[in-house]
Parts: sequence; C-alpha cells; structure tokens
Amino acid sequence: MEWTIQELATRAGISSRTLRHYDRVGLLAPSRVGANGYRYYDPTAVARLQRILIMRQLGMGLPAIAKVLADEVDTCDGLRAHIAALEEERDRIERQIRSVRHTLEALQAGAEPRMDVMLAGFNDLYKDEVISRWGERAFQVSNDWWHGKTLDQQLAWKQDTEDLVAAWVAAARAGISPTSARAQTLAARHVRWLSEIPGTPTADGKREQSIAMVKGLGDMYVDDPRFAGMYEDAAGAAFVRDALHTYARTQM
Amino acid sequence: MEWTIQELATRAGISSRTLRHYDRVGLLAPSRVGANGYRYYDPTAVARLQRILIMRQLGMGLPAIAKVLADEVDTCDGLRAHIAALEEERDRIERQIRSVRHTLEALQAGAEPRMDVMLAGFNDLYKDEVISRWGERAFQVSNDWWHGKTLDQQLAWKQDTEDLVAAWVAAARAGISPTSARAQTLAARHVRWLSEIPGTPTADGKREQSIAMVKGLGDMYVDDPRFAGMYEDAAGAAFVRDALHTYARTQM
DNA sequence: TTTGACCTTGACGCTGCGTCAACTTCTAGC
DNA sequence: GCTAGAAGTTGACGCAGCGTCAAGGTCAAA
Repeated sequence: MEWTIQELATRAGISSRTLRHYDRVGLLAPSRVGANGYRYYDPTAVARLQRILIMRQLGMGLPAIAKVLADEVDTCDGLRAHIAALEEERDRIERQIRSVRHTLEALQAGAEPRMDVMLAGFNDLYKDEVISRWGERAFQVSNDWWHGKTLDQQLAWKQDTEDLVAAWVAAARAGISPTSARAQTLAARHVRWLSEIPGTPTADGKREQSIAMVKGLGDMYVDDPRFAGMYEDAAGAAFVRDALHTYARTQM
Repeated sequence: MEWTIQELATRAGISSRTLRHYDRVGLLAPSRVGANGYRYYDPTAVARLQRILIMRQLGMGLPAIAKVLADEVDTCDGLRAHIAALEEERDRIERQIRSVRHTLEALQAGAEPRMDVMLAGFNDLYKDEVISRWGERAFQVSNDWWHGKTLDQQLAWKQDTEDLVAAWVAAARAGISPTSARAQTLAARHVRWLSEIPGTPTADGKREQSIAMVKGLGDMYVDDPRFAGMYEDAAGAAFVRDALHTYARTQM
C-alpha cells in the first residue's frame, strides 16, 4: 500500500509542495522514489506525517519537530519547551500592547510629536549610556519608573523638561557666560531634574559617577545627532555643555 | 551639521546596514549623497529616523511606519490598528497555549502516541469531510465538543474507540461475513459511537445524510492512508467497510 | 605613500512554504 | 500509436528585516 505525493497531500489537507519541502529539509522522506523520480509514501511515512502535522498544528517549528521525531527530545519535553516559548512570546506582546496603548494615550492627550520624539530620544540615549556604564539593572529601574507614571505625571515631567530647555535656550541667547551665576543656577536645576530619575548615580548619591554622568550628558548634547536642535543650535548645546562641566567641576 | 552613516548608526544604536536597508526600501533617504556615493544625514533625516525607531520599537512593521510617515495614515490610527493586530496575535497565542497544554496533559495521562495519532488523524479527516459536505459550522460544533471535554472524558472516549476498533479487528480475524449478525451488531455500535459527536448528521437525525456519512466513512477506512493499519490491514478495513455499507443499506 | 578605518553594492541566509516556470512522465481516449 | 491533459520533477523568486561575508573604492592620519 503506497500513495503518490498528490494523493497523500490531498488527504492530509496540505500541498504537494509542502511534502517536497519536508523531503528537502529532511523531515519526511518518501518511502520509495521511482526510477522516474516520483515520490511514493507507505503507511510508515504516513504515520510520521501524522505526527508532524499534529506538532505543526500546535505551532511548533520544523526543526523542533525534527528533534522530537529523531528521538533527541522527548515529546513531552518538546511540548513543554514549546509552551514556555509561547508564554514568553505572549508576555512580550502583552508588554508591547501596554507600551503602545501608553504612547497612544499620550499622543491623544496632546503631547506633540516633537515632544514625544525628544523624550523617546532621551530615553533611548539614556538607555545606552546607563547600560554601558552602570549595567542593565539601572536602566530597568528608571525605565520602570517612567512607565509606572500616570499620564498626568508624564505630561508634568514633560512640561518640566520643556521649561528647562526653554530656560537654557533663553540663557544661551542672552550671550552670558556658562560660568555666570545664572547659567550655574540652571545647571543646578538640570542636575536636580536628573536626580528625579531613580536608578541613576545622581539619584543614588554616588558622587564620582554623578559627576561623570553630568559631564557626559553635556558632551552628548553637543555630539549626539539625536539632541541636534534640542537647544536650538550647536551654540546652544555648547553653552549647556560648558555650564554643566563647570558646575560638575566646582559644585559637585 | 550632518553625519555619516556610521556616526548616525552608532548614536542611534542601530547598524549601518539597517540605514542602508531603510534607504533601499524608501523609508529614510539620506539628505545628501556625495559624488563618491557616501550617504550623509542632516537633522531633518535624524528626526525622521527618530520617529521610525519609536514606531519600530512599538513593534510596527516597516510598511505601516512608511504609511504613517507619508501622512497616508494618522499616527493615532496607525497605533490603534497596531494595537488591534497585537491583541489578535496575543489571543491566537493564548489559544495555542491552551491547545498545547491540553495535548501535553493528555500525553502525560498515558495516552499513547499511536492513540493520539489515530484520534488526531480522525479529527483532521473528519474536519475535511464535514467541512466539504456539511459546511464549516458543523465542524466548529464537533470541534468545540472535543475540546470542551475534560481530560477524563477524552480518555474515556479514546478507550471506547479503542475497544470498538479491537472488536472490529477480532471479528475480521474470525473470518465471519460482514453481513453476519455479529458484524451488524458491531456496525450498530459504530453508528452509536458516531452519534455521540454533535453536529454530525447522525446526531442531528438527518437520515439521508447519516446513511451517506456512514458509507463514506467505511470507504475512507479503506482508501485513506491516514486509516491505513487502523484495522490491522487492508482486509480488516474492507471488512469494516462492507459491514457498515450493509448496515446503512438495511438498518438505517 | 602606506595603513587602517569606513564607504559602496551585491548576494546569501533565515521560516515555511506559495507560486510561477520549464520540462518529463503517466494515463486515458480515439 | 498518437495526443491531450493531468501529475510528476527540479529550480528559483518572494515574504520581513535585516545579519553577515565578499570584493573593492575612499578618506584621514602618520
């Protein structure tokens, strides 16, 4: 008793292309190949196909199925691993949904695109900075802090940020020195603003690291394209950087 | 103020390959291309990249992002559509998980692989049959019936099925006629067994269709590779088929 | 001028097949 | 015996979003 590729495919509800694919990837070889190259399948092959289709219907990948069929992995273990992977994926999507909802609400609440861009850019940049210098955990803390805020709190924080930036721009325009009292007052405010974010060295009271971070941040405002234009122009960013450097050197 | 591909990529935390890819797919063109072919990006391009990366981080696909950036779709609408897609996906995975858990429990409870194969095969086959002959709805009903059963009930049903098959094999081995009283008793039991499945014509009391289904099922036991060996051999399957045909003709 | 870093285009790989394309083989009717 | 049509074969592109060589041109510093 044996069947041609089409007979088997039709009965199994799949395409002959799929069977050829399974043959090519070594998942299911035909029991016999005629001198003409035709593939023929016997009941043993059909049984194997059964198992393949069951696992496939459960969403397992072909390599994982192959391992189970090759007896490298126990069927139960394979399924358990698959469940774990599925749960992981589900949780990831769940987080994704919350994140998108959050963004959508913020957008609807009137947060302008540029605002959003600025903050997201800050977050991203901050992420890289924090991860590379103080490890992944610190980023996790401040990230949770941000996403744990209510919409009102986020908007309020955005407002604070905008005010601070506006003050910097005004000071830079005024042509005063970065070492002047007014600039240093702004620098102090900037550092306080930073310290609101938990998980940062400034918030954690680590002096050496705080200084390094404040200086590094100043440099980034100048060098990083993502902050381009944040302080109006290159001169504005340089002003902020110089003021922050001076503050870090003399007041921290 | 402009940056080379590498400068921008490093700051943005992506690869230069990604930027080239975005250029190729028309998502983000460099603001200027030198005579040497080098790509250069200005602050406008950086801002656009910002928006792209934000949406990408939210899990949106590049084509969807392109539509939003091209103002074909409102940002909020894009996000809403994305949320809907994510929720769909999450629900799908959720169903997937339940299904795999179910299978795993059945397997651990001692259902042997061959049993599982046999029943899954039956379900699949039955699905094709029912869908093609009585429409999708009927399949839905019987599928829900199966998945609505508790594990114990499923195992009990499997046991019934096994007993029935064993009885058929014994009768076929005994060399009796398919029209004999013993064979016809088995056929009656087979039809009762079938009628337990809701949504089938037998369960619904549709006489003409019941007869057609019982006969068709008998034919399938012989012709379909997925039932190969279920009744031991071709002779066994033929015996069942003949008995069912006789029963359908004379008793239904 | 050399070296090394950075730029370019081109192309394969991954997942699981769908979908032509081009060609050979089998089957059935006249 | 011939021919049409159904079914078989291999080969290759496409899909999402890049990672990853490969081969070669350009640029900046020593």
